[in-house]
Amino acid sequence: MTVDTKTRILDAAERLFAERGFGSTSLRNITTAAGVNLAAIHYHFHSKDVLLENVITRRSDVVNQRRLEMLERFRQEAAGAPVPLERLLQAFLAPSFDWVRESGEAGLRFAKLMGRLHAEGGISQKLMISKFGPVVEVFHTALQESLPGLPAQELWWRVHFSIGAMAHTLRWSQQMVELIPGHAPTPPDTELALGRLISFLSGGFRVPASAATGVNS
Amino acid sequence: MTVDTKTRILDAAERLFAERGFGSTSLRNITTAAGVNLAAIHYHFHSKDVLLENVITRRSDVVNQRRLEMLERFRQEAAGAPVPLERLLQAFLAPSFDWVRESGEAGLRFAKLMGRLHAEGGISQKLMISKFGPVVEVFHTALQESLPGLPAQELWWRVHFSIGAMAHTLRWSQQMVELIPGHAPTPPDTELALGRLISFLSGGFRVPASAATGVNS
DNA sequence: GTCTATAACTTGATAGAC
DNA sequence: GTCTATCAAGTTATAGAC
Repeated sequence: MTVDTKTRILDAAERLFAERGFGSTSLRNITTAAGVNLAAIHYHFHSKDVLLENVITRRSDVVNQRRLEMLERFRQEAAGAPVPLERLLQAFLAPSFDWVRESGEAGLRFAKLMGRLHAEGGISQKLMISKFGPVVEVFHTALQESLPGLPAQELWWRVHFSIGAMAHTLRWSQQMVELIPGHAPTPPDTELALGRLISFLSGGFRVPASAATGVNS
Repeated sequence: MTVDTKTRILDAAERLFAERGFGSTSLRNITTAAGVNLAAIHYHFHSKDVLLENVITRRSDVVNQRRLEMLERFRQEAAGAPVPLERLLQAFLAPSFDWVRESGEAGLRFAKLMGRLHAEGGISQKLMISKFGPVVEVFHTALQESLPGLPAQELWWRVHFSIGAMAHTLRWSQQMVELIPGHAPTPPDTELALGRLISFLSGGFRVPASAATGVNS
């Protein structure tokens, strides 16, 4: 039950960044919430930017590795043939949703943070691109094999539409009640959300390449 | 060419909120960029929160009204029959993309701001729900008529997936270069993005209602 | 309506004792 | 590793002259 100062800081920072955003959270907010001294944050992380990077990396490394492992498993199942679209979507999306489900409160917090950081700029933006960009490229390549008719450019657009839908869903997973009028207050059901997202996106990816696409694709 | 102080403040605030986010932008940043005095901002808007509300309302009122007008026009074209899905998506999405295209720099700035505020919390969150919620409800109802097989709950999920994709696209419309490896640096083409988003989403909405949906839909 | 001046407080960061 | 003390800079907000 006793956790060290460094972890306490990471936990508190993750929660506060998720709730108020990076720019609106002060180091003093974090130290107060974590019950540690202000100087400790500088001792362990040197600066606010480095702290954010540590907050992200602690989770993104796990999620990204699971993504690649899942992709690899589906590749072996496919035995040389292209991996089916739904499998690719599952390999990319499930690790984040799963982690959110398994981790309870902490998972929901990180989901919110990821969704938020996807939309922020400055240092958050650079970190998101560097932490998730390479894995997204791997999946783009795999998608090209599974959807051979689609120009690479158009596929990139669809990948980004999907990332937007995912980020938004993670961001609001706790608060669908506020968004859906008349929605009975149910606990967040990430498994339901994941299934629906996968089937929705699969429909989008399967739409034939647009005809009037000449110039820019 | 001469604009009054109030407009100068709104313009500068819109730009800075878009670039750095609400929490990371100080009133002094705004007054410096606008070339006005710090006190002017308090005189005209009373507080930072009210300023944000004015920044949003100035644009959202226009976009939302165009959405409803376009929907009404398509309703009349349909002559009592349900409005076709692509038309509904167009009526919802085109006004924002059009406004962005027509307004050049200012349009791109506001696009970025909207995309960003969709993901933020606190006061931004409340404002987004209050400014866009009612219009989204109107479109949800129209979508139900056009997609009669879909349970209302599942349709809500899909609406939110779409809003996520839209927000993310607007947010990054200026910077696809950074996101798409090997993408030749082209000027942002919002018309192309709109067309591709509509066809992608239409595929998603047309997927039959999920089978394993019993409990929660 | 716009300015200066300033109050009252918070910010990220560091130096140095223990 | 953790503390107190403190810094210089920046923060929202207001009072009052013009």
